[in-house]
Amino acid sequence: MPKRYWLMKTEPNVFSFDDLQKLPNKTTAWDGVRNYKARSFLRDAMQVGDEVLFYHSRVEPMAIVGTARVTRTGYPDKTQFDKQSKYYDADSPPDKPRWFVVDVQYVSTFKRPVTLRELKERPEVDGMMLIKRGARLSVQPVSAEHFAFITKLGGKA
DNA sequence: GCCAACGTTGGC
DNA sequence: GCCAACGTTGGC
Repeated sequence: MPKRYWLMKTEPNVFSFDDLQKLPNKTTAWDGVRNYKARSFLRDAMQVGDEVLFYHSRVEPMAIVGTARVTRTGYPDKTQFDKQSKYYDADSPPDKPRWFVVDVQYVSTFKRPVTLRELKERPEVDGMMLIKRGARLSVQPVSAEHFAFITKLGGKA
């Protein structure tokens, strides 16, 4: 299977790219996704080695700040069964979980963040899901071309 | 299965 | 903080 590329959104107030780097192995389970389209990507499509653009939303400036990679394919999101968690889902059957995670590991920080504002002015990324109005998916596919262009803009080492 | 009401996301 | 977009829910 050819490598795929993704973009994952996070609010840095909740979980930031810095937070990811501070974790053991710089790796986390990408939990809390509660959207069926995103769930299907996590469960069915993402493969070990796939590369991820890491995007900070709802912050000034909104920007892609670096890259990560998938290190474990989809498995059930344990927060859906944790009554203390804000992601608890009483309707998710334990024998047939509704929500999934993948593990994501830090790869590299861009020399400069690539802002949403800037991307909107770049014809090279026309059609990219992130820059469409109402592009709310927190896990979205990215074309190899867009991935290459954005990492180049960011000055990835 | 339709669709209005409602809730959430996330850019502005 | 506002509100457009859009996903989900639930009455019929």
